[in-house]
Amino acid sequence: MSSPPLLLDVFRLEDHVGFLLRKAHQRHAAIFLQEMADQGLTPMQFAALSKVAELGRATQNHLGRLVAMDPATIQGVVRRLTLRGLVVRTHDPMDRRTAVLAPTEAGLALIASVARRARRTHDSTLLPLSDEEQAAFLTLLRKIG
Amino acid sequence: MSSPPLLLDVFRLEDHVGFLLRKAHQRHAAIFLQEMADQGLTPMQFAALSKVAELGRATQNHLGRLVAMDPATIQGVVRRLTLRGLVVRTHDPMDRRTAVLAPTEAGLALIASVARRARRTHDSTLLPLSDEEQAAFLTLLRKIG
DNA sequence: GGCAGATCATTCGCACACGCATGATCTGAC
DNA sequence: GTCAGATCATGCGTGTGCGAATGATCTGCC
Repeated sequence: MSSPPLLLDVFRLEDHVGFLLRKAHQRHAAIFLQEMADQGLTPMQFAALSKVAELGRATQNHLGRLVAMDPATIQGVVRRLTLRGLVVRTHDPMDRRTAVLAPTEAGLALIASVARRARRTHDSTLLPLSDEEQAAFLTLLRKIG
Repeated sequence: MSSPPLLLDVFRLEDHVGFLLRKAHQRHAAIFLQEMADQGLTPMQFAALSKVAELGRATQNHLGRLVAMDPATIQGVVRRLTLRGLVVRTHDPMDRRTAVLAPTEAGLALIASVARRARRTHDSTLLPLSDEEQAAFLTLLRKIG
């Protein structure tokens, strides 16, 4: 604890947005994974699956854009979802490049069954904030994303 | 765009904190990596290195706790820093379990040389917000991390 | 109708990220 | 002194994350 030379110089790691964002994201992920432990569903898989469920059918890269995932990333996520029988991959005869995705019955059932827990994860993450703070935080967060 | 059945039921993916946190974190990482492209320094490596530089010397797991990294995660980050000659690993004769870390001259020089760019990354990330919003956001983010 | 340029998906390589198990070492209570 | 329990670091397995390269296909313009 040497005396700080000039306050201008000191920009501590703990004050960087990046560091704080990483910690907040980390905490949310931990809460999510614990809540979904019995289903083994990750945040990414939940995002992809619930978006497919919402759309009914979608191209793989298009889905990736909607859930903010790289083509290289969505590929692995979708592969794991198909292996678990939550999503099916077909092909558009009109465009033979694409992989057309659709939720299975099991996929739809899973999303429905975890909806409440996803909500609880959201609430738990924001628990340290008052209702007004939560609303303000979400508004600001939306502007930054 | 079918008419929403009951507002109570609809909790869109785009409204989940987790999704918004991931996108914000993603955006920050992209800005950081671009800013540090010539040095090839990642946010994790920057965090670990600047903390070692601040402390002078530290145990590996202790460092990990300070920068919010798993023992398994900090291990890889430190390995890459030592391979680049930015950090040295020694052993405490008093406790032969530990790996004692310290910054090298090159490590200290690197941290000093990128300080300004780290600051710029912080500012760029928060650019969509006004000054008042930035302060409010950081305060709320600290409570959630 | 053919070709340049865009788009789709995959693969590779590297870097996190963490749970879990392990082996080495330390610590405290007895 | 010794032994149970904690702590330190590592390794494995799985799952993101993304840049870059690749091959297949489509589209628009000529």
